[in-house]
Amino acid sequence: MAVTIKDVAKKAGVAPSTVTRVIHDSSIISQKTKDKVRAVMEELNYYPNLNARSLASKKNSIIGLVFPDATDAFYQNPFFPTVMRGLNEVGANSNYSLQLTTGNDLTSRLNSVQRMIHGRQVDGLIFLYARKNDPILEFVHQQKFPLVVIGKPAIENIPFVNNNNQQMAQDMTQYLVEKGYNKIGFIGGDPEQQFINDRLLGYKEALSNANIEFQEDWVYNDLSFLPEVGYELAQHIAKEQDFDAFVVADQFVATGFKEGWNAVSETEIPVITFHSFHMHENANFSSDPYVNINAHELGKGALEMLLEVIQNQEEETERVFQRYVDHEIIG
Amino acid sequence: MAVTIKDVAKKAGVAPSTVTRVIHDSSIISQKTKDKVRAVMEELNYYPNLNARSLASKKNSIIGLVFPDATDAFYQNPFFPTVMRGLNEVGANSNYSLQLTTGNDLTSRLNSVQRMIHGRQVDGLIFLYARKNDPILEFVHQQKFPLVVIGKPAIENIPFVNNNNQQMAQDMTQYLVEKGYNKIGFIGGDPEQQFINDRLLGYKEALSNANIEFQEDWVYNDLSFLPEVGYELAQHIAKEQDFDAFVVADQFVATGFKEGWNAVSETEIPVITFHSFHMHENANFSSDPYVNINAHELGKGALEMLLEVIQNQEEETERVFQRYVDHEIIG
DNA sequence: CTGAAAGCGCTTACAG
DNA sequence: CTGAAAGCGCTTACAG
Repeated sequence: MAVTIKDVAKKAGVAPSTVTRVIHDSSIISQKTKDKVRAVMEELNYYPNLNARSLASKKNSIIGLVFPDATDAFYQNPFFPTVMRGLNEVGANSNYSLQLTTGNDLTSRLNSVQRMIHGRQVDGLIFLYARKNDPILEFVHQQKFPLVVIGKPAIENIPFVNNNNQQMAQDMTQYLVEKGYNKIGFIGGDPEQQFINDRLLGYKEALSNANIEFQEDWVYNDLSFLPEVGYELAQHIAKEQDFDAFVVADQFVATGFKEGWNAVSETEIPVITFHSFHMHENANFSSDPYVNINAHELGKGALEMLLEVIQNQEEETERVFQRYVDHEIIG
Repeated sequence: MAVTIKDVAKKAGVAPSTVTRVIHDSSIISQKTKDKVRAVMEELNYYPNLNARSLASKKNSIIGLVFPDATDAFYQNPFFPTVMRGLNEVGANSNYSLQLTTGNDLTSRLNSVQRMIHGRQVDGLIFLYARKNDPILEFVHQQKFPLVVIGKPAIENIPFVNNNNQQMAQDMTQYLVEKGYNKIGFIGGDPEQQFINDRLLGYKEALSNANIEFQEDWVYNDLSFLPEVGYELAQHIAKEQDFDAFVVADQFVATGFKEGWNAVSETEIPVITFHSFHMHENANFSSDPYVNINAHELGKGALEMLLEVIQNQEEETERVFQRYVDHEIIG
């Protein structure tokens, strides 16, 4: 059998409650006792049983991660590993573990989240996506369970960490305008995703500011986030339209778009896009400008915020949690 | 307070132990009692406290996932989201949760794994990578803790699910040989990763079978798995060498390689590579042949195997667990 | 500064 | 087929 707190207590000649206090480095325990107990813990190779701890203390030090539908092409985006690295970093430093919600469809994902909450498995949840109608988000919110959304939640007063997608797209579009381009197209994505709509808004705003008359057919939306989608679209557009440049809302689509364009056209097409990671650190590799969406910071910030939300909940103070991470155009 | 098993028992007029048995659908309980208890559970909105369950039963229904170092470029590979989907699918169907090991460097990753094992947080571990010297793998193995490696473990007698990388590379190289190419280069990666070495072996084997004399300087190894690395390398090679074709061991490197080559050379270079997902479902998009490494099946198979390993451990029978997933060249 | 006791919410033999 | 009792390994008031 594994070594328990009782074994340590007996060998150290103290009470189990004293051992607990030493483990948590309680300030009321004498240094002498601490040293003695710690020596015994080391000697017996003691590790606390986390299930017992959670049961007794009603805290888990585990955070649940809610992913989008696995069928969603968005899931394939390199955005995710980078976000995870950010979450990971904070988790390791604060001794929180990360647990995944499982399930490929809405029903099983909701089940998984309910299990986590009702089963007292996690202390809080982070949503790695934001979409318009999300029964899972609604459920968690209605339970008043601590959560943070990465992205822009469709419900008011929910803590979130996000890019300022509208401002980003506006800056990017303006960047193209300043380069002298006039007829600038917008390649979107899944309009259920909030960030797509925000980027579209920013794009329109920039055109308006530049006194360029926006036209509905400059926007290509309702697309999957896949390179081949961009590829086909580009071939289509290149032959029939006379755009000067494009704002492309997704990195993968942009990759395909460039390739598709080059396959049928002699002239290069200027494109600006959003990157979730530095695929192109080598300046020679791709000269297109982009904005880094700073997925690492989103992950890091989300978990940091959630830990505050959890603490805040205990203190029952009223605070609003929301944060936009900085961005910058890499030209 | 949350509803407990006692509340349900009282309201249903049975003992708590009976409620437990109903929850686990024990065959010795009468249908009548089951119906009654279930109705009460529904009425009171009862959910079992998973911490209490784990403490009492010594089972968690949680599997730990061990990731490579976050600094590793490999981590950025779309391989991971796809593996996760596979794991996820099995997890959802079998009511197992997935927990991540946190930490960016070796020390904190090892800490995280020790915490999971000693803290009784997980029933088993899946390693999402395989490298030559891995203190974490050594630790877990030495603890005789249930585990499965995705890839080829450097230690004998460890359960694993893997691609047959050597055979794959051999088939791929042979494919190029049959197309009439003779001077075939090999673009590798991190030689600490087992799969790189296996792919190199298969490549050499195919050349040998085709009576093509292999030369050391046909191999470019010790590279990061990044597009820009492929890009630079291609520019370098295209100007100085006269290869007919290449086997490229990584999808990202291959992407950069093609682009880099096209940037300085008039002639296309035939390349065959490994894909972790269908980035190019559209046949027009990229015509290069590839082998799908079937990351989804690797994830699925790994968790299925681990569940068997855990069960097998309880039964204390001796079994060897290892499996290669199928592969196929998409021409 | 430390200890004895009760309790967290389940499960598991044991008994009938 | 069902129940009473003990126990899983911690933590938390309470008392001193």
